[in-house]
Amino acid sequence: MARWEPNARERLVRAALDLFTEQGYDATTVNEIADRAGLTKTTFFRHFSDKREVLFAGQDTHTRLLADAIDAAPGSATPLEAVRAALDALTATFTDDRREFGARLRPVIAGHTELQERSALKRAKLAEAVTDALHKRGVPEPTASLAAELGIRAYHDAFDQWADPAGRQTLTELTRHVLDELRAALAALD
Amino acid sequence: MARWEPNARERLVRAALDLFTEQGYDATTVNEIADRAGLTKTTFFRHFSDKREVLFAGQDTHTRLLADAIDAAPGSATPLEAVRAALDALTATFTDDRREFGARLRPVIAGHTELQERSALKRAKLAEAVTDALHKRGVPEPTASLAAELGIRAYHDAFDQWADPAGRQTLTELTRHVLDELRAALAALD
DNA sequence: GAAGTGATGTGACTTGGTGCCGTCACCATA
DNA sequence: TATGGTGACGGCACCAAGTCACATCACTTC
Repeated sequence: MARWEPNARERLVRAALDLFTEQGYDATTVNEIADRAGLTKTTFFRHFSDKREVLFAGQDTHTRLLADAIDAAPGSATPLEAVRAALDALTATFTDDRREFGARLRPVIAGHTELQERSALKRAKLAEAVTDALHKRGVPEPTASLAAELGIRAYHDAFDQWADPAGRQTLTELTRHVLDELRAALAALD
Repeated sequence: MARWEPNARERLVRAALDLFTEQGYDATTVNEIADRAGLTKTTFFRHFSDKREVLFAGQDTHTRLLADAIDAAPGSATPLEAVRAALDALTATFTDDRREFGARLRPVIAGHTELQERSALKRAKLAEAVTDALHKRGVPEPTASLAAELGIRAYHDAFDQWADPAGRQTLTELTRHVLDELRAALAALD
């Protein structure tokens, strides 16, 4: 018989999101989250660097995914084509169960500045990773970072639509579509 | 005789930046900052919502400045022209004494994730304000937010150069130059 | 001169976050 | 079977950020 139930990390995430939606983010203490997961505060902080991170963990995986995909893009690909390929690789990992998670996550983040800060930085780091990967392909500045920021923005805008339970499109489809729209608008910008 | 010395807020900012550069951000407590400014912790939190904000206060002024300048731009101006005018108005307020402040601020922020988070959100809020102001002029999405983000990025990039004591150009000049470079790179993006 | 206003001080409190140490299951190896 | 190591967790004490209710005192105004 096991001493501990498995999947401590996942249980903590579930407990946190549940409590946040039930009582609000501020009204929920780390002790409560750990309690509901059958763990203690110490263990919580062993899995997540702080209270906010329980909602954002996993973005490091996205960073690697994007960078690897850009590395793997054919040498003939233009910067934006490489970014598009990377977004395809990233968004392909978002299955429908994660969709509900995103839908519940969004309002929590929207209601708390501290969470928006974390989100803003994670987004910037994502763009930074893509930029670096493009640099390795020889793409110069500021082309690399512009392409990267455009791509990450498309991904974020698309994610917001995807998290809305009304739509039925894939995150990949949505992202591609948003990216096309952004490119068109850019071309018409002066 | 006055009971309190004037400029409490400014004294707190100076004390904070001094202590941060002397001992580091983490090693400095809010009590120390308040002590050096001849005040107490409670008073500190009356002026700044949290410890980080002492380094970012004043950005709300920038928000208004940008929005007002965009409102004041001639109706015939294109989105990017309006943004350019707003950046001119904003950067004109950065005199040379603020330059040293920026130079000392940068390394502190660069060394601490929590400060980068605050910075990232402030930047996003700035872009949001410009976007909203463009909307009021009838500029549609995503043109408005693209122009806004491009402008704010130019401002940030230029600020980084400006904070470097080596250069002698005005922040306004630098910002205009960076914005031109970004536009050129965008045009060549695929 | 009395009352109001606004900026500050005092001190107690909650909670996020850290650090050290103990506990117990599991595994490897002899 | 015995022994020792490792990894995941609990317990506890502690610090500092941030909140709150209440007191204080200069300055203003009528």
